[in-house]
Amino acid sequence: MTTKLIQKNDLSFFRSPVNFDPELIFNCGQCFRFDRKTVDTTLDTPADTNASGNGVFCGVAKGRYIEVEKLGDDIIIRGADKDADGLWDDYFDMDTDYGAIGKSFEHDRVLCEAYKYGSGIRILHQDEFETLISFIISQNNNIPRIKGIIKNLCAAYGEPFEGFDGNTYHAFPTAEAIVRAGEQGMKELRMGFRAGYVYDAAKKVLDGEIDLKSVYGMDTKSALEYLMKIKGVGLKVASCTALFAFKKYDAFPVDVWVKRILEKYYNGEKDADYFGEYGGVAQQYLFYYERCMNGVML
DNA sequence: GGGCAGGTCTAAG
DNA sequence: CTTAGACCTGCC
Repeated sequence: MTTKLIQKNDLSFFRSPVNFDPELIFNCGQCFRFDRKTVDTTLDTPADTNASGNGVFCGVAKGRYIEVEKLGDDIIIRGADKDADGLWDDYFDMDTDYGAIGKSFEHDRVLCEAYKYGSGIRILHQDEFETLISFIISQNNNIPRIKGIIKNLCAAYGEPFEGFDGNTYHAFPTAEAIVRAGEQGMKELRMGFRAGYVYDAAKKVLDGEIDLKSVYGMDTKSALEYLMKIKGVGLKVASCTALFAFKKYDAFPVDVWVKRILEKYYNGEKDADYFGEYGGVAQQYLFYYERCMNGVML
């Protein structure tokens, strides 16, 4: 019942996957390193390439540069290695049945409505350290600036590599690279008061005081407490990290948007417990839905 | 120019 | 234990 990446004749793709919309996956606020591919209109490109440019999302994940495009019912992944060996099945969380999760929301009118809008969302299985640092940067910040800071952070301190298109891209910096750059180096990237937090996180990871891999073995409550030992990591950032990096689907990040939803539709009476085992997924649908309703799109 | 953006820390009751 | 204020920065 699960869809695996098919690789043949230099082409990698998912064959008619359900609940898979690149637009929603990359624009629902879970990751900051993917963008819609911009077609350079100043170049003399053949007319027939115009159509495809719009739905292509490109970015760096798993140490590679990939381009993701929905083509008919299929999803094409350009830049996947020949022997990816489950890498992208893992990244796109292909073993999880989002249709079944959506069904489990049927008892709740609001969730049901949100699911209708966001059913193409999947929770990406992102790198642990990258997710932690990215969401530290996200606090009291707006998405364009978050993306900008992360882009500059990678360009300055991430390992460069060549993408399949021949261009140079950068991996997310290691903890060591960030510690070497120092809090001052982070400040120069215009992180503001978050610079010290990012430094503290990198230092704790480098020193082994925080062992990110060990979080996989923890229940969600322990994971949150553990991550919150890092300065600048509160319940919201910890929940995002638990959900987007450690696949803790019951982690329920409450940001200003979700807070608004809880008050508006649930009279402020519901919490993470109510949303249950897949509350984190529910949160993503709600978050996306409410932003759509308010015309906030990227 | 004050307000705001996917929050968290700190200090004070 | 709960709750104001402050906080870097950039864009409106």
